[in-house]
Amino acid sequence: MNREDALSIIKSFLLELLPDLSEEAWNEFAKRVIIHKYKKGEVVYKPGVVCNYVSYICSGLLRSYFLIDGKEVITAFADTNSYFSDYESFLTQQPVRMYTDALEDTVVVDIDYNNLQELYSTYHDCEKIGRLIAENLFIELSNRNYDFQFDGPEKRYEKFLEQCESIVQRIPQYMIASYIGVTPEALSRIRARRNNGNGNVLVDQDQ
Amino acid sequence: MNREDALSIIKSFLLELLPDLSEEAWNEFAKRVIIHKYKKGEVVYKPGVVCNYVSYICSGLLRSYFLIDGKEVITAFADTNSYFSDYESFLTQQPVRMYTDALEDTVVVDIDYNNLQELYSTYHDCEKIGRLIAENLFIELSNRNYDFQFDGPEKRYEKFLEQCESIVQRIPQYMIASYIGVTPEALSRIRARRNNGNGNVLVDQDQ
DNA sequence: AAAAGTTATTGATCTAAATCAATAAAAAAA
DNA sequence: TTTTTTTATTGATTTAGATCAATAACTTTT
Repeated sequence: MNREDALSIIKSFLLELLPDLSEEAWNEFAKRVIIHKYKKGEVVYKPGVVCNYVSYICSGLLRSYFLIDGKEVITAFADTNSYFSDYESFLTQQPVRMYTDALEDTVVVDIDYNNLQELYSTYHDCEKIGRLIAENLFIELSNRNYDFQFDGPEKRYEKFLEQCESIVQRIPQYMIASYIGVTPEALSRIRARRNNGNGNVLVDQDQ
Repeated sequence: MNREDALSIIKSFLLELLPDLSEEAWNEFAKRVIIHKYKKGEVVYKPGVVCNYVSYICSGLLRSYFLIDGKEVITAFADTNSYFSDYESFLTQQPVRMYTDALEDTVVVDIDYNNLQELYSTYHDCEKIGRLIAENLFIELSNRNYDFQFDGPEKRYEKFLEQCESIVQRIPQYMIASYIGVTPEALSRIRARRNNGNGNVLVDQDQ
């Protein structure tokens, strides 16, 4: 993945958000981004540092989690072809509270805080994209909230299977458990129950 | 509360977000807002309708809640001098899923969706305010999320008392319970425990 | 292929909060 | 004031999921 290719992917992403994005705004944006690569397992952010970037993930998979008395509580996966940031830290310029690391070798394209603020102020188009992204993040978070308040663990698991189809096969089950807010044991039981419901697994042994 | 007064309150609010807000953008904004009054108990939004406004609450108190098999689950209070919207519905222009009603007689200043989009496109300053508001809402929601995942009910109650001091005295306790995600019985017990901790309530009866 | 290290399953027990039920206290209406 | 309605407390029971513990199934390394 070279810079050309990465930029072209991001450009189509931005054009989807804002079809009439001006060439000038795009060019200024493109000038300022930098490419960053992480090996599988590498830490991207850890508590104490400020998240200074919004990233577009060109390839790979990131995940964020809280470490609460020795236990990981995963709050987000960020897959290829989506953007990622510890947005709370980025916006407030306060230290992150979560770890973020790479679950696979990952290539991202970053824009840093100062450059982005400059683009926001200079180009109405960039400002608009910033608004649209913040709005989308808000909606996503609202939905996740809703799931946690009103869907039981089973339903959250079902939804995860549907909505994160492309991630399911790439991560161990205990990470899914963490993300949907249950212990690995509980998820295992949910799966056992599911398999009794439909006749997939239990079959007569003899004759 | 007349239009003049209301607008002046909103103007200072917006200037706090964006100190160099242009007079022109402000004037165009001011032209387009409308004032709306609700009696105590009046329904502002109910499931099925689209939320077409972002409101600034000049006086009064609103609250939003889901109705889940006959039970209210409160997700937000919006007090005097803050803005309010069923933002998910507003942004997506899809029907709201929550009820919103007035807990007190309330006066709000509304801007509607189409007018706001127009302002966004025409005035970079408006766009910027829109971004900042979306970002703030995201941060607020992140924090509420964090509280629900990592703070127990006791701590959520403590935080509510601190952070919503001005609301506490104005609403019944069962609404606080609902907002912090427990039953009224559970909150009553939390309070009983608190009162044993410090020696405020239990005193010797005779002599 | 064997060994070591992960990850997943299954069972037994524990626990925080929900639910159910009754009463008490406070507020509003008569 | 008395009555009625709303709100809060307290106790008993239930329950979903956590925790603890052991084993089994996979993976990876050697």
